[in-house]
Amino acid sequence: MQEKGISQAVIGRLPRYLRYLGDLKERNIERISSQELSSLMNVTASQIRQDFNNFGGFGQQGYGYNVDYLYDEISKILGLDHSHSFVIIGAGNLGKALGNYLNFERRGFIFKGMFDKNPELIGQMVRDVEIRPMEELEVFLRENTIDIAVLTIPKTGAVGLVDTLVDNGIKAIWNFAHVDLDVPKGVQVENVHLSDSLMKLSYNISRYNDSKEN
Amino acid sequence: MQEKGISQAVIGRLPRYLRYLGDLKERNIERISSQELSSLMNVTASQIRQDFNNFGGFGQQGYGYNVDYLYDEISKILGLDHSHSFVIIGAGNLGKALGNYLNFERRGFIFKGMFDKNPELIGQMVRDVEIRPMEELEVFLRENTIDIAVLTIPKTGAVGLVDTLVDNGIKAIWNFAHVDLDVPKGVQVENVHLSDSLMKLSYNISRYNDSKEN
DNA sequence: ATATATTTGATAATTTCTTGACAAAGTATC
DNA sequence: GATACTTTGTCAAGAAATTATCAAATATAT
Repeated sequence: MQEKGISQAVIGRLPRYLRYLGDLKERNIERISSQELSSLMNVTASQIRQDFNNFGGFGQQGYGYNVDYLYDEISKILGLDHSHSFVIIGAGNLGKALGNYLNFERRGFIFKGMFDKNPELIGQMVRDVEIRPMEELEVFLRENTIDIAVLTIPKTGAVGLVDTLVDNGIKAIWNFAHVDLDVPKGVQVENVHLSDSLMKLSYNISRYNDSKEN
Repeated sequence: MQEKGISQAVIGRLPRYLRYLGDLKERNIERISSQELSSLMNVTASQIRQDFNNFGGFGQQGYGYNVDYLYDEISKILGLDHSHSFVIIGAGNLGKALGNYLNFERRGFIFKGMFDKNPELIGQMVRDVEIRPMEELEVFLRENTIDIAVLTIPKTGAVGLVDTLVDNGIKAIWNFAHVDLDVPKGVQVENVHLSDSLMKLSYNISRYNDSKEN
């Protein structure tokens, strides 16, 4: 499986493919053509074939794609065939929401720890994980192998935390703080900037209303 | 201000510009050149100028851009110069997190109502909004002018709710349910698929580790 | 007031991404 | 087993997005 220089645009589409393939699996559908998937997903069949072919041929001429096989292959590409441990830093509603979301576990994302600086929250349980004080974070990271840190704290705290995380073995940050994090090469950051998303929605509302008036 | 056929790629960058301009405002910086902003934000100066010029010229040769003016103009483009009311449907941790996030209010997004089907949650307050039973949603939407529905419920519920929302005046859906919603033309949907985002992170972790081994 | 430096806005060049087209390979049918 | 049909993988064309370039406009320095 050759995988060099795959664009993030392609990667960004893979989870959606996986979701539709999962639905097909549940409906016990065994095979699917790019054409069928195309009309299901509202993307061109050509793009589907092109996307899959970035990773080698998963289909068969005259037949299409085997749903189970394709599902597994895309899972592997996305690294979902082995598990990732994570801690959540910031035990507000957002942190708790993510900690409670069981689907992550099903995908191999294992919830290992949760930290907050608010003394009132310490000791509370989120699923089977106890909220610990921030002071214990560093030791915890050293004594456990944690892949991903989920940052659900305000931006002021987030920036100062990066070094601690990276120095103690964190390989990836899922960043919900509204700030761009500066990390060393090799550390992955995925931003979820909710207010950016809301602003895009706002733009599209306004644009549509304007275009109606003209 | 001419605004036709602006790509979503450009729109997607505007909130980030706005964030950096806000920081500059706070630091009382009055003017900035595309070159300076470029090195601050790690994008090319050319892209910055190109992006801004989609909406007309905001800068001045030999001077650069006036920070306050540019900030205001981008705010207007994003529709942040007038307010949007929203309701949250689904009062789990995620819904509560969004309801409690005060920054939305500052941008003119006004939290008007919250709904859940779980009887135990009814009557609880999230900020100054009371959680109501789902049965009251339709009447509420008819009696109040609500622009945006925020869907923080599981996908099974989300799909069936779209018609109710649209029929009662909702113009936009901020969708956190892990499903693609089918809406009539003119209704805007902005998806936040958190697990997709996490999978992208997973891909990038795996890819980096693989490239180290080769 | 003049000369020099800066910086935009616009256009052109380049690169990336998406879509179209079709031969080759397989499946299904008779 | 031969024929017609389906569908991929690949390559080429087209479209879109990004980056480079530069004249024109303005600011700053002398």
